Amino acid sequence: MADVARHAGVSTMTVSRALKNEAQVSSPTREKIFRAVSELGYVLDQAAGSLSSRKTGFIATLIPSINNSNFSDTARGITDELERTGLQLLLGYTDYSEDNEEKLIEAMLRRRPEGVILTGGVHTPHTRRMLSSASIPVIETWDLPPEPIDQVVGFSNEEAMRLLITTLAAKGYRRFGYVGGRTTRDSRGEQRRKGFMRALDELGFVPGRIVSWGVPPISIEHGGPAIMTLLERWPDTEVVAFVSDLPAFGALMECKRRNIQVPERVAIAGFGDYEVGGFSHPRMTTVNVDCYGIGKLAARRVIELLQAGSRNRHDEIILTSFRVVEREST
Amino acid sequence: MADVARHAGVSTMTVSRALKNEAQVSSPTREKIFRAVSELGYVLDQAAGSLSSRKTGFIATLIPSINNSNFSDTARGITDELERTGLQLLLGYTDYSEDNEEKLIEAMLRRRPEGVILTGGVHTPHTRRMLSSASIPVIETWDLPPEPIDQVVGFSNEEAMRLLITTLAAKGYRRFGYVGGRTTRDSRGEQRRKGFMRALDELGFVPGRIVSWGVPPISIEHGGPAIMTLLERWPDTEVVAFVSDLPAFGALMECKRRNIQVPERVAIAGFGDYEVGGFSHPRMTTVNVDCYGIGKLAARRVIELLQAGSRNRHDEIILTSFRVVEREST
DNA sequence: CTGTTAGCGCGTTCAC
DNA sequence: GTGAACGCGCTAACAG
Repeated sequence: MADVARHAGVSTMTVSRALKNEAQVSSPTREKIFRAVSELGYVLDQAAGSLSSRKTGFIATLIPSINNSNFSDTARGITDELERTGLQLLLGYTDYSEDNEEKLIEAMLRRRPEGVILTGGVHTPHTRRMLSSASIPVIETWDLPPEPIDQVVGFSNEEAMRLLITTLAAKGYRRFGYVGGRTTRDSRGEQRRKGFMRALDELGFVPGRIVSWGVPPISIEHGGPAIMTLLERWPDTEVVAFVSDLPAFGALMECKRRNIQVPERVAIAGFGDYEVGGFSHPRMTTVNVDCYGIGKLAARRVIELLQAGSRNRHDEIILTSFRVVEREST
Repeated sequence: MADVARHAGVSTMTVSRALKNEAQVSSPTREKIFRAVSELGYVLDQAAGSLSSRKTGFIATLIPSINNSNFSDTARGITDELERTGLQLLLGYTDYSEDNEEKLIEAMLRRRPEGVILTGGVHTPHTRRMLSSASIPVIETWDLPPEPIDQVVGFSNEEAMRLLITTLAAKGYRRFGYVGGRTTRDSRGEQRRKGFMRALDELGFVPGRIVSWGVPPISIEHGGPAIMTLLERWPDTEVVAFVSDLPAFGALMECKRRNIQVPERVAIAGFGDYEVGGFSHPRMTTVNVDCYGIGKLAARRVIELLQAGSRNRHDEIILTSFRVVEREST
């Protein structure tokens, strides 16, 4: 930058000001500076700037998987919202592991992000400690944590699944099956299962008929074997709800392959409204979640908190919408 | 850090050394320091460190879309490979636009990445200029650019599509259709189309039968309308190749919906070997590309170049594999 | 509108 | 094995 200043015959401070479009710099001076900048191919060093201004312009975001379009939609929402403010997303994926999350948080905190956006409400104690001593806005998304760290942008996975089941019950279905992942790695999956069981309980239907298959996140490949196992064990099952559209789609295709009529012989419903379910044959009944909106809102909330500073700040829970999308598979 | 040093009764320099597991720090001193660190909840400030050591530990990566599992697989490969070295990925998506790419590169260069990994070989002149004056390793992936900026890790999309067509021709197919995107936004798509046309030419088949549908990247939803248009226009088409599995899947499902037999009435082939094609009914013939490997190799190459410094450096083109996966849809 | 001074929080370099 | 001085490239705060 000193080079640029010399070339333009001004001080570095003026260059700094001109480059940030900030404050008062006269047009001729500004022009000289920009000419020098492009002649020298100069690019501002934001690392140095951050050190001085104590603002890094980073927002750290952790999602379980970058390959899951639900979560990458959220990441898109965040990026799109941050774009206009010049904030830069620092993205990591935890692979559904709290320990990975902890390591990533630690690494990211070294970069001094101005805000953190997490997925879900389950974290290691050390993660919670690091986050609160960082004293920056923390937003948990995609869930309604019982003890939020700070702010929340999400919805109740339990309620969403419950709504799906009651909607299906209203169509006359009685004997429900459920397919989810085996371990406790995916807390959103657990919530959904809870919602399933609660709905059956409230409706007075027989419980059970639950198949746990594969380590979450279970994907397309797990759907086929899971539904076959379920139908073998409980042949009179009328409808099967899946923890996500992905295994539901796998199940749907396996049924077609084996000439099992969907929804006549067995109906299938997913969760998440992935693109694949909207175009499969038959089209899949599912629960639509506002993935992109979660990202947008979370990012907007961070921005607001950053602008408000510490004053005027109150914790808040922002609820995002979900709705059942009834299609041909039920 | 000064706080920590005071607590431990040593100088900041010793703290710095201990925290980086570096060099000689006696065990008792080291222990005192770590105790102070955890008591104070201290986290190293890497921005300050970067300024001093002139190493940011950032690798900038640009992919066209974060929602496309082919590219997010590449991003995973990069992250996984970088992880052990402590390098941090700075990820952006261009939305298939060279202008977005330029803006993102400019923003990322301000963070002084130590290397850049791009998708494809088409960039604006200004992008190329910025990149070469940054004098850091630049890797172009997913393509074989005629004029590489620096290093390349990719494959010929043209050859890959050509291989698919010749494989299908060997099965006896003669009347080929093709579905791709409409504009020139997606250079990999263009290469594939070129490969399609060249193959037909070499085989002496009639050309034509090409439907351009939607703005790239075309997705599942475009597949149905596109294949219907194609079959209406050229009813005797025997097989249709798609620029990607996604529209191919959409077409497959539309055919099932309309009771058009696949592959008997018309065969369908995709590109990219997305998970959805491996479990659809019928399962989809496609071209498998080593998405994850591209990321791994690109990251490894960056790491190598960083370790080698400027000496001992030679530009290189690393070819990644592809193969036709024949399944039930052809 | 522009310049000067004084750090930001580390790592480098050299001394001890 | 440890410490002191200095500087990385920029910007905040104040002065002019």
